[in-house]
Order: sequence, then C-alpha cells, then structure tokens
Amino acid sequence: MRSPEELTVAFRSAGLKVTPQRQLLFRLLHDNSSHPTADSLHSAATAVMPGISLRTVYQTLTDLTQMGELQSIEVGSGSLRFDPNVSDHHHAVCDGCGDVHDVYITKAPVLRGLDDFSVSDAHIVYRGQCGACSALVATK
Amino acid sequence: MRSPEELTVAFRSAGLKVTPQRQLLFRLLHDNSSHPTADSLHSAATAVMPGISLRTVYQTLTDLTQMGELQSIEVGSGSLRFDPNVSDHHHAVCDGCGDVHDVYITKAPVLRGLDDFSVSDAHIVYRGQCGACSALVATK
DNA sequence: TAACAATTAACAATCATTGCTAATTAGCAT
DNA sequence: ATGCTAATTAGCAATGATTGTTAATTGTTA
Ligand SMILES: [Mn+2]
Ligand SMILES: [Mn+2]
Ligand SMILES: [Zn+2]
Ligand SMILES: [Zn+2]
Repeated sequence: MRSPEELTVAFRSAGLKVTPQRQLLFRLLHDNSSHPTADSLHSAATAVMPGISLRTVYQTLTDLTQMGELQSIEVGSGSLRFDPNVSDHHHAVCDGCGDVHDVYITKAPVLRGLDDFSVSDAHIVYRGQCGACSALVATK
Repeated sequence: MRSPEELTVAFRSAGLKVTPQRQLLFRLLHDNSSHPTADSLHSAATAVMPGISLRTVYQTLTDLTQMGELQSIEVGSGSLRFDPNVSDHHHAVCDGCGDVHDVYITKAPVLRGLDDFSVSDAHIVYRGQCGACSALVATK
C-alpha cells in the first residue's frame, strides 16, 4: 500500500474525496503488518476519532481493496483480515495467540495431481505456534 | 473416511446410534471427492430421503469431523466444505465453476521469514481454471 | 420391551458483512 | 468563495452459514 500522501493523490484522481476518516485509515493501515480485521481497525480508529462509523471503515477498506492498495485474506479466524502488503507472500497463523505473520516462499511448491488445471494463484496458510507462545508453554 | 460398514461399528462403539439418516450420509460421503457443503449434502440426501433435516446433516458432519473421519476445509467459497479424504493434501479451486480438486505436493515448500515459528500444519489453496472451464473459454 | 438417543419442526440467535434511508456535513472544482 | 455532490452518520434491516433450543415424536439397541 502506498503512503498516506500518495493515497491522497490517488483518491482524488479516482474522484474520491479525501476525508479525515479516510486519512486516518490510510495512516492506520500504512506499514501495518498486523493483518487487522475491519473491527480491530474500527477500534483503533475510534481511539483517535470517536464517532467514526464501522460502516465507513468497511467502505474505505473496500475502496482500498478495489484500488489494489490492500488485499483481503482469509486465514480461518472467522473474519476477513486486511493486508497492506500486496506483494506475493503467504501467512502463518499462531494457534496460541492468533497472530498472523508474513511468509515468503523460496521455491514454488511442485505439485502432482493437477494435470488439467492452470494455476493463477496460490496461497498457503501455515498453522503452528509463534515464538512467544512456544515460550509461554515452556515456562508453564 | 472409513466405509459405511466400518462407520456403523465405530458409531455404535462411540455410543452413537446408527440411524437411516446417518447411514445415508455415510454413503453419500464415502469416496466423495466433490468437497460438498452441508447444504449440497442436504440436497443430495433429500433426493433419497425426503424430510431429512439440515440440522441432522450438520450434526452428523460435526460428529464425523470430531471422530476424525472428515475434515472441514475453507477455500473461500463462503461455506465450509467437507472432505472424507483426511490424508495430507491441498486444494485447487476453479474460479470458473468453483469445483475443488485435490492436490498433492511433491516437496514441502521451503520458507523464509519464519524464524521463530513452529509449523504444525500447512494448507495451500490454489486458484485458477480447471480443464473444462479453460476449454469453455477457448471455444467462446 | 424399556430407556433414552435421535430426529424433526419451528424457531431464535449469532457473527461478519452489506444494504438502505434520510439527515447532516464537508471536500474541492470551477 | 460557493455550490454541487460525495461522504458520513445513525439507525436500522437483511444476508447466509451455522449453532442453539424446545418439545413432540420416532427409532435404536442393550
Ligand atoms: Mn501479509
Ligand atoms: Mn480434498
Ligand atoms: Zn502466538
Ligand atoms: Zn472449472
């Protein structure tokens, strides 16, 4: 996702107005690697701008996704998560704390059993324990 | 997933009764590689046994999943899909028809950026076009 | 055959998400 | 600077998949 400043230009070019709500979301999302949900973003936004509606958060997330600035991922946590990192990568979900980490694959997995299928995209969801959660279990 | 006959024994051993509804679902699921949803199973079941309730289908799917006879997978189609193939495999989803195919990986993908994370499971969802859908586009 | 598990109908409830309306506010092109 | 119009908001309703609940009925199996 581009910087708040670049998004300001991009939104205006797209005929979308740059409101304080949208600017706040630009800032909250920029360089955000926590893979937030709409709801967690709404909470973070409310702390700064009380009164911002969940509806507006959803709307802006949809806009950003359609503009290719965000990707939405589904890792089995029940709700969509939004990722300003639109590069080609995968995700690891901690079964302990639920945190989602970025994963980069060195080699594309070679497959078998897919004779007649042209793959355009692959997404891997790893599950396991993050470092912090492993440490917790060890000290218990 | 084991055969209907074996499941009959397993259910009785688990203190669960073997009803016609459950037997029908055993049969509909055995060797079923279509990755059906609860709803599609209910439709198929209704064709054979009118009156079978969706609630019973859900309940039996939950039982089978808890017994390890089924796995449930989430491939982004909105609803859970159930898979009697509980071996270690992955899935390819056709963006044209929505069909879900099994995928077997020859080599485990090597990762980068996951220093402090112990992976217990990985699931890959491929997206693309199946043979039939590719052919359709070609003839249009 | 009796105990009790399962099924069913008929709902309600959940949760994430989207839709809708009307009133109000405010961005920004000219 | 102003007006057109988009955006926001409150306040709902609706969706769709899934789970919960109750009570009446049926069916399984020890
Ligand atoms: Mn990511
Ligand atoms: Mn499968
Ligand atoms: Zn963790
Ligand atoms: Zn297809």
